[in-house]
Amino acid sequence: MSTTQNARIRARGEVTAAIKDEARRQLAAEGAARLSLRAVARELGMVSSALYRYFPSRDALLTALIADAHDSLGEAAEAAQDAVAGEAPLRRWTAVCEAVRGWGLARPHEYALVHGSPVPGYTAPRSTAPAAARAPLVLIGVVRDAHRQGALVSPPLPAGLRAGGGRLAAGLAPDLPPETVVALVAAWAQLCGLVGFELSGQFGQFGQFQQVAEDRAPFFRHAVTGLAAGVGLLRESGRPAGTRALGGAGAQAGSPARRPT
Amino acid sequence: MSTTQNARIRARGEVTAAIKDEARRQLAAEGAARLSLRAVARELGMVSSALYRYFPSRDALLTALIADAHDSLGEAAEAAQDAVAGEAPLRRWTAVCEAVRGWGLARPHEYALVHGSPVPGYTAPRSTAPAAARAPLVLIGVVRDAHRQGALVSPPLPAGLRAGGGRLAAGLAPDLPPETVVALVAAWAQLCGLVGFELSGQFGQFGQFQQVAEDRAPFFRHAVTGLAAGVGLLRESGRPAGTRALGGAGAQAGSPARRPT
DNA sequence: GTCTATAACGAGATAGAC
DNA sequence: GTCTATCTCGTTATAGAC
Repeated sequence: MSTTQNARIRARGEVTAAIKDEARRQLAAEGAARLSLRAVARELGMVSSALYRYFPSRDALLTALIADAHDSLGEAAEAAQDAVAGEAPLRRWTAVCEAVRGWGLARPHEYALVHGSPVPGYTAPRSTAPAAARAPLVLIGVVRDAHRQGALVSPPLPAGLRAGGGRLAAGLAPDLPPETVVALVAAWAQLCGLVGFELSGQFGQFGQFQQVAEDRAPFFRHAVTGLAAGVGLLRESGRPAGTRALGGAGAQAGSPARRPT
Repeated sequence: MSTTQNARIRARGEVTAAIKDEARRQLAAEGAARLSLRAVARELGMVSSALYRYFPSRDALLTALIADAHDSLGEAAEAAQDAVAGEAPLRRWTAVCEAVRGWGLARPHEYALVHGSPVPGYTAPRSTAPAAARAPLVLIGVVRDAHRQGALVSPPLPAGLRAGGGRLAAGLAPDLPPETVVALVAAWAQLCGLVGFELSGQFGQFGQFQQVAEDRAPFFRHAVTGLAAGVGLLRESGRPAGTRALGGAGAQAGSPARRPT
């Protein structure tokens, strides 16, 4: 009895996985806008109506793919952070950022699915939010540790942002200063911008820089070090993250950050 | 003779413009991947084959739309910079960034066309590069002025990036230090990340912050002030841009920036 | 109950003959 | 330019196999 139950469940899981795999293949070939239930079924040797036992609609399949992608990205970020768990926050920060980049480079179409332009006629349901927050939460965790160690500079928020920033922090990381949480959200968006730029080949529009893959990795590392400076992450030495690196450097917080020297 | 010539030319221009307008409308409704010459023709009361006298292919139409979008974005950036031409570099920086954001919010589908995920099966020809560089060049100009005024901190490049950074700077802005040019390219990508995040509603996945439009404008301003700090733009006072703002703050360049205090 | 297959719908794209 | 015959699509109803 329960054995046939289990067999059924396992079979169902396998078919579901096969459907998603094939859908991902089509995603790469045609793009999310052209994902077609019929084509997936055809390629799998099934008939289109049979798919409806597994996904109630095309949009539901898309939603499942998006959730999977978010989870996979989150896992990659978590694994990267775990691999360097003992090291200094700044080192962990860059490791996680590079994991995000690496994940995107390895699966550009899934990255486009979650961080690219929205699919016309489709809006992701609220339920994908937790999975979507997984990767950024890893970065928040890194910064939280830095905050506990006192290795965090927290420049104040401008007046117009105090209320909103407070609300944001209350919902996302109540134990961190609102200004840090705001900076983190900005840094996450900026990180996605860096990765997205590389994936869509936009660096190609700026001189010879582009093609040379050897330049892009150090460029990215340099840039995310700047991002770390943007959230106030200090280097191990206690000096700001950007000190001998990119740009976030060059700014010393007015009063609260005056402590190194 | 020449009058009929002119009339012909004018008519051709008008039809071309009408085609592009209709195509833009479809872009908004269906997305770039589904742009269809036939549908454009139908909506215009023409027959599809007639369109081929104006655009040799769907891809050519797409290319024209992309070029137009880049030009329009570039114009918006230039206008914003001209409107505050006399003011301090940091003020101009934020004005241009906000113009980019405003343009994207006003025409999200065209923004997706130029900065969103690539359209499957289509690659933009090399010829769109100059138009694409137009908006970022405005930011480069702002930073160039700051550099001339000595209001620029230039943190050094890490070893692995010196060669590539030098090549990049040579092609893009030979009169600026390579480290600044590298930081500028990173800042442009990050700016696109911020705008893209807002356009695709991803802020919605971080607590209540999202919907409240009143929060997003100051958030953006705050974030781009941090970006300015990232490229080493100083405030008018001579202190770093991020001083009482975002996060780029909190970092004082090791040696070359030690001048304020 | 769980699944697959057949057939059909309305809408749209596409190809080719005229 | 027009018309038509032939695709594809998402989705549903229905019938039958396990």
